[in-house]
Amino acid sequence: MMSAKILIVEDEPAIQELLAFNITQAGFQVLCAEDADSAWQQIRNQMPDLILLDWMLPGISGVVLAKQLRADAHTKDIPIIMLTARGEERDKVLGLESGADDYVTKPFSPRELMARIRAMLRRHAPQAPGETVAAGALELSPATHRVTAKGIAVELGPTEFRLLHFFMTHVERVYSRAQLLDQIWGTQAFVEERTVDVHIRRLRAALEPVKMDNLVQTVRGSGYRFSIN
Amino acid sequence: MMSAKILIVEDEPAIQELLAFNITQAGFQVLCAEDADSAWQQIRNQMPDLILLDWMLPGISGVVLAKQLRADAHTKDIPIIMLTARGEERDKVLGLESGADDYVTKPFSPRELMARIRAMLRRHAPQAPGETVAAGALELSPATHRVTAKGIAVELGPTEFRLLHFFMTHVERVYSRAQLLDQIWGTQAFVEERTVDVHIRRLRAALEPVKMDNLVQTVRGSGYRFSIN
DNA sequence: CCCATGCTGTCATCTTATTGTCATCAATTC
DNA sequence: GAATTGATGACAATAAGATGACAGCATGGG
Repeated sequence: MMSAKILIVEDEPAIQELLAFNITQAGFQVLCAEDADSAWQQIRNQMPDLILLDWMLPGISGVVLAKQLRADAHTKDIPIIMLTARGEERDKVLGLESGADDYVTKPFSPRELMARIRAMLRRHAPQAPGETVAAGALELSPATHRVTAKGIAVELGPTEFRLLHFFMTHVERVYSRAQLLDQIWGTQAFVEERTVDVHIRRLRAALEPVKMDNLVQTVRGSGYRFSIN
Repeated sequence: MMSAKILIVEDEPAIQELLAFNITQAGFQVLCAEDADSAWQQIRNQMPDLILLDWMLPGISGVVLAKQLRADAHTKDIPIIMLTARGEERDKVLGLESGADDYVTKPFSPRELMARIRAMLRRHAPQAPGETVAAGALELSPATHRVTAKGIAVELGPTEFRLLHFFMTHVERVYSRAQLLDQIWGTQAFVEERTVDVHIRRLRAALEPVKMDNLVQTVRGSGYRFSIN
């Protein structure tokens, strides 16, 4: 999964650093801002996936910023976690009413904060499972993560599954190894092009028992193609 | 008909007792909580059919709790009756907007309260409290909170029970740990994803004596799947 | 009220499936 | 038949899941 970008809006350097450290540690990308203005700037440039917002900010307060964020069509769907100093009920209510999706009271435990961040992100990014795709007698269902050929189960590793899924949704077209790397492994992966060969072979091997290995075709000098012929 | 479970969320012991007495008297099951946290706990364990919610609560207020309840897929259909101290219209509106289905102002007459509760339950009755579900030789009955395999009782803890129930009602589909956390633990719980593994193991261990542990399948890289194969 | 018991969530550790890379072999191309 | 280009089998590193242990709580009896 592509790591999410998290914007920290916090004026106190010490806390900002603490947050940044923990969040980076957890494998997320971190953006920082000390006030509402720089927050907006960051948002325009980077469009974070989640915002950690300090309740008290110099100038425009966190609550106001949250309201602004909610009012803007571009940002109204970004989940906001409010950081409040006191655990006062009034604050909590206001925080939630102001558009924050969750709040954490300082001092907070890194564990809890990270858990809340993850929960928020997970809820907010409903993965589209995708429809069952078919090619000839081959069927692949992302929802159940199963592949069958003429009703017989086909065993695939994760990478081969993704590879076949891509092929079945992009039939008849030739893809170079580089293109396949981008599509299946993602653009940031640093993997040898030859590795594609190996996975192609593994996919073929998995399709061999049901005599469908010939669907994965080599186009010499160009790459590979999936075809129902 | 199975008597309904009613959760009372009220911090004042005197009122809580009064409510509990009346409601028990009327033949319902009573659950109690003094604040939002213990309310959530009760809900996770017992899933009430109706919630009586005090407007003013220490910590997270009743309004906020109501909103949270509405936001969670598991609880969003549970009818909520809000208890407000003052009869102010503003409060009432807010209470209703916050997701409450009805409100009663304190001091209230037990007669009136019970009438409203019954009306609410009656209106909301068509909600299937959970039919007995079966998968192969496995049977799970939410009503009796029992699980049997080929007639042999299967011992499960509360979490494993909910997990199995979810699986049995969502057969064949793969769920990521994150999705299972949302579905079984609720969206507000902050729990490690690895914890899912442990409960999966416990569920398998419980199903092992009846040789049905293989129904809970691991889909490497994706999550888990329940399947009758 | 206190203790026994059971349930939970978390860790640290162990196991195993999957991955990426090579070296080598086979085929095509010119 | 030399030079490319792809196929394959082996292998070590890695990542992901399974498992056992454990401490904190909650629950329910006594």
